[in-house]
Amino acid sequence: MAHVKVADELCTVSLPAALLGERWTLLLLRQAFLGTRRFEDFQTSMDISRSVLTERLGTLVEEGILRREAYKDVRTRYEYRLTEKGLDLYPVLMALRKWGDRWMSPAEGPSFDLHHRTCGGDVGVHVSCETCGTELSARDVRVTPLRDSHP
Amino acid sequence: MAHVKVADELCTVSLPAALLGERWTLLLLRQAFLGTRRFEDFQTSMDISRSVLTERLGTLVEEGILRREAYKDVRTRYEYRLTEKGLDLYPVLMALRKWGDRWMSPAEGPSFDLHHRTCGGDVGVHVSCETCGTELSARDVRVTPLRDSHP
DNA sequence: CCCTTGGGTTCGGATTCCGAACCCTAGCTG
DNA sequence: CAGCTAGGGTTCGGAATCCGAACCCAAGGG
Repeated sequence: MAHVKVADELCTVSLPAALLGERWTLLLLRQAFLGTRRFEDFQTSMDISRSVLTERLGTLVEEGILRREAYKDVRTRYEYRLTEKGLDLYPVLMALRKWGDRWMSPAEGPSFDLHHRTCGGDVGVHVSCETCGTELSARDVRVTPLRDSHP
Repeated sequence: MAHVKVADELCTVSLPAALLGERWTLLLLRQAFLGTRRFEDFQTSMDISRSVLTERLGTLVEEGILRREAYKDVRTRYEYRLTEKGLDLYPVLMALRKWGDRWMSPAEGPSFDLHHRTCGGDVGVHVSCETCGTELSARDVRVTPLRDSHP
């Protein structure tokens, strides 16, 4: 009867969820993975208000997901680039995209394609067992609470 | 110089991102995957306000991610259960968790463990090439825009 | 000198969020 | 049968966010 109850503050799903489950953050990351780096480009490609963009970029930099870096164009400009921590979010975005492709695809299909650069194959995302290699769905996984929550 | 620009409205990342990048939605799904089904249980386990919970559950039902179902306890009650579409979000949540484990883990470690039910192995999430099987990072993937955006 | 460009900041109004209080229905309790 | 409780909500007003538009600033360029 009692369901598994886990501390919001400590769960390693809820912490990132709180960060990514903020308006614009996922879209910002999508743009970043597509190669957008400059304030102006984020702004025009996403149609986000400048003030909110400033704020979101700021929190992503604080969180160490983006890095703000000066570079010389014709004069000093700034870029926002994914850090290692940011790049490591790739599976999340890919999983999201795969789900979107399957369940929310507009009639015309996805708006861009992804392929393995060297062999041209499709990109897949899989949840699998590290030991036996079987592909896993939610039902194949046992959840073991380690600590107790909201005491 | 020009970065890849994609229509927000049509991209299969941004559509789900708009849905999941809404406060509480990811946390709600986490709870759902942990087995929470009842309004009351969602409310107490996440400490969300009842009105917002009503609304979020509503949109997830509208989107076909949850299904509202009557069942008999001692009288008629309702449960919110993941549909197939909802269950298919598992890789997203797992990817999120893996990232959280690596980058935002509290000192005490994650608050619950996941293991393959039959063999006990760890759960992994991998982005890989469907053709050659190589594990892929963002840099190994070529993006090809198919349609043009914001015309 | 004035204009443009990138990268912001400020400001007021419009939305959303949230907590607390309230509602309704069935059983159960006395 | 009066009242209490539990589940599952709805309503409401204040607080926090969001957003668009306007403004700021530095450095080239014409």
